[in-house]
Amino acid sequence: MARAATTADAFNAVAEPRRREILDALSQAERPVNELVELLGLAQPHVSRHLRVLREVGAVVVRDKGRQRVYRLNPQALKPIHDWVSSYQHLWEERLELLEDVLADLKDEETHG
Amino acid sequence: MARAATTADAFNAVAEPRRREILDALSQAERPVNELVELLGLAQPHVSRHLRVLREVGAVVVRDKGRQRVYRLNPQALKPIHDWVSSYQHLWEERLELLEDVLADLKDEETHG
DNA sequence: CAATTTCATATCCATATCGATATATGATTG
DNA sequence: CAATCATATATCGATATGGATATGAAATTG
Repeated sequence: MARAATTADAFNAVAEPRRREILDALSQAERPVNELVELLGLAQPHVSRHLRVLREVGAVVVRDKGRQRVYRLNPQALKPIHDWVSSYQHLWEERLELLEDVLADLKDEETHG
Repeated sequence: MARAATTADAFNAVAEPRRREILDALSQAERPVNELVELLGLAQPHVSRHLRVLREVGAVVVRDKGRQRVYRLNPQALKPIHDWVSSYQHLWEERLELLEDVLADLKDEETHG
């Protein structure tokens, strides 16, 4: 069996840096395809394909506007990623707190010792 | 050009569900390979390969313990993912707040109208 | 040291890209 | 309706899988 499709879920869709760039661009404003093409410096077919992947996982939605197709971010689609990775947050923060404690102790010793 | 390697970064490494399962298992305790094999129900070579990918992006670290190799989570490696996706959090929360406002208004009308 | 346990690596196969290029579709304009 | 603009889709080539199986390698045991 090969790797899972990029359209399998948001995790796979977002593994591609270009698609993260697209989402970043759309987080500021909705944009037609040609604007994304210019922003990313990619060929138009590539951008369209990336947009298709993002559409299939629900990360973006399209709207027709004359002959343009305007893409808008659907941030909810990223929530599963946030939920998953957030469950690890306390683990790295714990370690940072430990480090801070050690540093505080060292400073304390320096002052009083 | 083909797809980026799974060892390219944490985003790619974590796109695979099995590897997220491994990280989830290691978030509770460090474990030797055979324990992960049993937990995941995968063949041992597959688990070893997934562990290698996770090692290459720094998501896990290994320690020798007799003939076992004990794997431990390195949660810091997931921080870039958290940082990226967190920048979108306010966007979906805004929309939820909007929805809540609308619902509150409807309820208000129902009560006083 | 031979046997066993535990794990890593090497191959093979089928598949899903990602980028490039060519082409088709759809809307707008003259 | 023909020409043009804005996108989407089709195809090709190179590559990176992920699972299956076979084999290596290292540590422990008897």
